[in-house]
Amino acid sequence: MPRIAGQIDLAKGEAILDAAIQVLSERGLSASMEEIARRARVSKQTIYNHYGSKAELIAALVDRRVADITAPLEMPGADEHPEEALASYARIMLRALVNPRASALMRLYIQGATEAPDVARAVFEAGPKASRARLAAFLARETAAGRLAVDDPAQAAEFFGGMVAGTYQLSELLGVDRGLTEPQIDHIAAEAARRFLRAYGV
Amino acid sequence: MPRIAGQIDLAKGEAILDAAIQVLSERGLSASMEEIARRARVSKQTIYNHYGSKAELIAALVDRRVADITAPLEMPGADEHPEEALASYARIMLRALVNPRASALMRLYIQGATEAPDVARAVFEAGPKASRARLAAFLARETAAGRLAVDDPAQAAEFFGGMVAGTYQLSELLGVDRGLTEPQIDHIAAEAARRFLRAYGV
DNA sequence: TGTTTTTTGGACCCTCGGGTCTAGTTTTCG
DNA sequence: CGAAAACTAGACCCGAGGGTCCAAAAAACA
Repeated sequence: MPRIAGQIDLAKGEAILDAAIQVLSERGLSASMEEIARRARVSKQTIYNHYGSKAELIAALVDRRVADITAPLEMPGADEHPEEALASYARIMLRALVNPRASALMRLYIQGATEAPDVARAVFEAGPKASRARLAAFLARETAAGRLAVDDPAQAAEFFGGMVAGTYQLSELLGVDRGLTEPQIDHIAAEAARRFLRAYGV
Repeated sequence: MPRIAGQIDLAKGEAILDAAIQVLSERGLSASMEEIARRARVSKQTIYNHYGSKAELIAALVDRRVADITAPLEMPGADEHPEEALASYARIMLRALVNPRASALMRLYIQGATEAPDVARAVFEAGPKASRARLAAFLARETAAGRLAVDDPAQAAEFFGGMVAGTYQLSELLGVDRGLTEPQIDHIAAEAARRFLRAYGV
């Protein structure tokens, strides 16, 4: 965030963040401030006017993008049939996770895990952990309503999350895949939901 | 690998690789050659006698460690009951993947995915991909024998792999967890195998 | 033992990149 | 319009690190 409330151009601050996210995604943590400045069509000094250092710039960037991760985690509506709710949850997850942009960011967090463990932890808790917790709560609710038979909701949630995202996400992180098409997403989501229901149905 | 067959000390080459793997795991791709030399109790020049550059050193290191990834992927024996075979497969996978050393290496590959895509691809194909392929073949065999009802073995294998490794691996990559204890591994493996059998049983 | 090769440690070169400084221009606002 | 604050372009400082060089010590080998 801009350090002073004076006449600083807020829009430039945003442009810098946008450029930073681009360049860092492409080049990793070792991206240079010069290239970020060039991409943002801004002088290097201006970056230092807005964010005091490279570390602060990255922190600001993470703060802003954590919201993007957290957003698509909304729980499936409790009124649907559990199978459809699970499939819809899976679709949301796949769309959010298995694409080049999300993977580039995730790679960034992983890269920083050693130097800035608190950042990585925050991302983990705002992302996967929160997501699984909501899913677990949903599973517990459905079990109480007699529509599912889940004895350990937390573990079941991890299983389902892993089924859906596991391999695809790893291959994306290694840069092997080119993302999934919408029909592929539909198919995986539907199939995962169907199998999960067989495994945990009443 | 050592470049000349002369009087070069082969053991030193190994010591260098060992040190390199340690330091790179801790510090990431940006680890300095000086620290590797220090850790290997060797002069920097000696490293350059054995491996021409930092890139070559890392390539040699990856070559040697790919074997370690591939090793523990042996398929469960076909004579066991499928549930026990799956549980054993899951245990092997968890032990191999969810520990600080393996995660540090995987982080390295992910970090290099942008600069050296071929390396990342090789790791992926020698590791997860080969593992899933063997599991899929096993599932197909068991289905042919009438002990399972798997219509799409490749997808089922990804589901099982994801269930077992998915979340735990991601949290390790982000440096959040401290690995799993042996009883935890047993429990997860057994439960995953049990649920998978309910989902895909005859 | 003498020759050849390797190893060592440390100085050294050079590039890259974070961060600062400056001088001049543009913007904002009273 | 005039003053204060921001912005720009680019030079600049400095530390880090890849890679090379060198003279002396240590092995290896015949």
